[in-house]
Amino acid sequence: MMELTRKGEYAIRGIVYLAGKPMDKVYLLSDIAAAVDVPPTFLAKIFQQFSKMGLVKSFRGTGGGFMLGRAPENITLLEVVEAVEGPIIPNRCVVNPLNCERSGDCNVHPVWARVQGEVRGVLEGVTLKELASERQKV
Amino acid sequence: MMELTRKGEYAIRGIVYLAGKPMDKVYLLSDIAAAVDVPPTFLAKIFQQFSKMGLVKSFRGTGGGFMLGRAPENITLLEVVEAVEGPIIPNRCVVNPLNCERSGDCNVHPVWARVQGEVRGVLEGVTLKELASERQKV
DNA sequence: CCTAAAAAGACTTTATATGTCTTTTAGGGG
DNA sequence: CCCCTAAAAGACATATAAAGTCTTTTTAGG
Repeated sequence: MMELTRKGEYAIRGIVYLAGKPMDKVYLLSDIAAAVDVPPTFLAKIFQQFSKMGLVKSFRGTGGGFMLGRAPENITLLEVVEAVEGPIIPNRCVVNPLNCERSGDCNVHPVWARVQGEVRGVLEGVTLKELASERQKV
Repeated sequence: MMELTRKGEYAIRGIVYLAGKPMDKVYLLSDIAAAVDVPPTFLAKIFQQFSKMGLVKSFRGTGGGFMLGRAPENITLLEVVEAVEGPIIPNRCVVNPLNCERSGDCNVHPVWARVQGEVRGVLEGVTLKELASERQKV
């Protein structure tokens, strides 16, 4: 349960790779895909989503490619995950209490809201800079 | 992302309903299913899993049905969810670091471990008794 | 205008979720 | 012992989502 999809996994690998590179250069999608071992066509879709969210900048044509949209220390893991997986929602009823049948007496609702908060909190506290750094205390 | 499946939702509804009833009686699956508005055949599967985990006791034949396996205050939401959804695993690599390619320098790993811990912590802190109670502070 | 590379969208395949149906097993009562 | 009730077990069916591919279009450089 609560498992990150492969898409999410790939997304993290790809953007962390970028975050570990000099920021003012452009990198070919095909090179990134090869480096992090992800199907290039699939990674293309993922980076398109990143691009829409401003997490990366894209350049077409000759000499084109991708670069990080912001400094790695200003991009959180939460943003990366939500960019490709959508918002973190443990339960429908967290979004819209009306989906909660008998929402009036549903004691489970606040629990899911708490779960959501905790998860977002953890992911929000981690930046790409930390993830891309050589090695750090575990 | 991280969404509870309908199975999990149904499971909670079903067992919380049981938890709200006098404990020393037996309840027909068909009645429970009707009360919580879940397809009876599906709820049957769910309760079979509960039964294997000892969360409920089942009785066959005439006068048979289900009752809670333990007192509601001794069953946590975590147990219920994991009984039907399996363990809470934000990422494969949390289970087995060997699945982590380049696990040596993977800084994401500990983050997922932390997420897992937080989620389990929240769910473990909630009992069926609380969930079944008439009304409580939100 | 030719080539490189991303963008966009249709399409395919595979896996998982969501259920249903049928048969078997266990228990109670006449 | 037979019959009825109800859960257990497992095969089966369908729907949805994940995972991945392919083709065409757009943009930029030389």
